[in-house]
Amino acid sequence: MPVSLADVARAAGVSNATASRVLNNSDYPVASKTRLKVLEVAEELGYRPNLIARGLRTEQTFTIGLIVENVLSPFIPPITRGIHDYLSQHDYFSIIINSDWDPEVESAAIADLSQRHVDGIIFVESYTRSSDEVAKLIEKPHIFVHRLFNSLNRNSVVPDDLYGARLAVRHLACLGHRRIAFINGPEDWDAAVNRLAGYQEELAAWGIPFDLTLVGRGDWQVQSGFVVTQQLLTCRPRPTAIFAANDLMALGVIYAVQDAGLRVPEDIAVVGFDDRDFSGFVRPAITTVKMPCEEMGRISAEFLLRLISQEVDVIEPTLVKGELVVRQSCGALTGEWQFEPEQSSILRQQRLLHDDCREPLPDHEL
Amino acid sequence: MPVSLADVARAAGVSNATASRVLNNSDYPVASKTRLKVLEVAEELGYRPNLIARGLRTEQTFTIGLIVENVLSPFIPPITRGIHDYLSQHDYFSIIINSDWDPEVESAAIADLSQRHVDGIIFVESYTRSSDEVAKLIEKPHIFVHRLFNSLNRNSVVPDDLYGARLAVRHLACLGHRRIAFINGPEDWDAAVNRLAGYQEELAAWGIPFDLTLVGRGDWQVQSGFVVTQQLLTCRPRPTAIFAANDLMALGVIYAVQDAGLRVPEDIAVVGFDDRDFSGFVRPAITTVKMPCEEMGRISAEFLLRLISQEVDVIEPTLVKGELVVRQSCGALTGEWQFEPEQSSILRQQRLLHDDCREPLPDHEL
DNA sequence: GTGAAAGCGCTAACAT
DNA sequence: ATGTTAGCGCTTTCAC
Repeated sequence: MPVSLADVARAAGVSNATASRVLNNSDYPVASKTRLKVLEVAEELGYRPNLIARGLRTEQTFTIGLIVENVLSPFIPPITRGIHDYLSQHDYFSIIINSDWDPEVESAAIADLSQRHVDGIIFVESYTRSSDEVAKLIEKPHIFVHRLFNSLNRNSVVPDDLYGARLAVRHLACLGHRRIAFINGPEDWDAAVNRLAGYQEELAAWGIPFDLTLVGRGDWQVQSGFVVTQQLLTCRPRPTAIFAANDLMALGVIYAVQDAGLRVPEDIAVVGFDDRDFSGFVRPAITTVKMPCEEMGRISAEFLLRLISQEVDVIEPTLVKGELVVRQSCGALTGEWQFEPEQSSILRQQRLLHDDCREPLPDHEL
Repeated sequence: MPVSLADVARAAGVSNATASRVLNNSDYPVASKTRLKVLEVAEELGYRPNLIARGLRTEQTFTIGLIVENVLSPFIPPITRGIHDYLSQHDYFSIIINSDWDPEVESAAIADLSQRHVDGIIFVESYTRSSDEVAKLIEKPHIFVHRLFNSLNRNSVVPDDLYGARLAVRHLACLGHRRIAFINGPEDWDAAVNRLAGYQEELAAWGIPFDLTLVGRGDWQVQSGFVVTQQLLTCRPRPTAIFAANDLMALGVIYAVQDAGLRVPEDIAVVGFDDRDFSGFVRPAITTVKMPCEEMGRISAEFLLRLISQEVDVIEPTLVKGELVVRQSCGALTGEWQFEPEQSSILRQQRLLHDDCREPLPDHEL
């Protein structure tokens, strides 16, 4: 049987109000003697406020809703992890619901969360409709994180794909490559649009002419990277490097190159995007641009709490930068390869073959 | 501004009590005419009960807590997905907390969840201490799912590792292998103990003598599979098949075999365990025993709700069977390989080289 | 078959 | 500086 505020008040010989004031650190004046007494009694009795009751009274539940596309999707766990880390520091908890791309489910989720009086909602990768449409369904504070289409709306946090693509291309250019092919994702994805832009911008910065025959399009899956690469390898002069817009396709690239009797990275350098878990232990391990999932999560949680506290009432679209993770497939490393333990960020001991270049990508800050 | 029960009652010209009875489908007698009226008005006003208020009154929040080791761990998302799927069908929601192997955090999480008056708790892969110790901290219904050590306690749901290992060995035996090596995980893990037992039992069922020199021990990581395999390859006669206790080590096995100038599966057949996402698109794709995560999740959620409704007051330890996923590394398939799209369970078109054997493993049902 | 009223545990406005 | 009291929205006895 849990001990209530009334129990504490009685045991301390004060009124509920006083006990409440003390235990909430209210700035309301309370004699330090009574304050101490209450604190002592509360401690002794092991008092823990009933958050349900408090929530009913204050209309604040310290709970937020997370509507995610599907927890099984690769970026969802790290994003939610970032969110949780921030929330737990602020005594907030979250309820997760999978929407499975279904607008009906999403609407129902919003209604359910409202019924539970969450203080706000974060939409993770959900994009069954425009954010304006979604916004109409909610009166509560909300944030969109890693929205996959039409992402540059207010209250949204997304990866800086343009910057990431520049990082990848820059790395290859630093290594001396001048014929750098690009395998992009489907054109309706924001990620594909922005990564292409980054590819082009960085090429331009190095004075490398843009060559359409070096650009292919896949569907994010391994097989598409494989197929497109077979095509690319027929180009003359042959590309010396291939940048794939995600790691899955980069793996397909590697397979196609190997099947053609060529080696990665010696004959063709490969760089991917995302930094998926497998990228560290396939052969060769994939050099890639890390998707800053945890950071996006943290940032969006931070923004949401700001919205909730009404410190601000709208968040400008926010781009989060990922960083380059250098492994084997680009050819920048020498030395014996250590398998990466899962989920560790231990840096490898290999030496970079080139001093990390400080060429292009300079003007571009965000 | 949300519409309350009182609003509905007033608009329908009845008392709060009557409205409540109707809207809760209480078996309390209400004239069907008034019932209809209330329902109609509620619909029209878009009434949605305030779950916080209801929770305060009924002491039931329809929320359960999920204390997970870390959402970034590979099995956690599918387990939570299974839990969510079951819960959402029963109008339950869940709050997730990462314990990060820290008993202090776990204790705090239990306290926090209690403060929020969750109806029950599921511990996912958390094993910072004995379940008896944990049980002492909670007065609420709780279930342990995929507990990694000392798992066979009451109220726990775990994979049937012994069965899974038998499946793997059986498959190799069916393919004609008689020198089957085994790379196990660290001996303090339940999974390692049970998989070894399964390996031995199935070997015995086929009349294959147990040979200690064919058993190695890794630490679940790729590199350990690699190193142990180098050792194993020096055995004479050489093993013709290697069963690794997880897919990560199986990958290390494949690399070591390839580095020795041998081929998988032609020279050495390999079977892993877990069915991790990468297993379908590394080369060769890994034949493995699927860890039944989603099913374990569903089952544990089902059990928890049963505990909550007091339909039962204790759950016997429950083993969940995984199934064999046949891919390339075992040599049972012929034909062109299709890369597996992520997260699809589409079956491949290859033909099995052998009719699926119905030899040993017959008596063993659970 | 229906309504009045109490009360879950808490906070906050209003006394004193 | 402290206490009294009302009430958040709901369910549930109890009375009619």
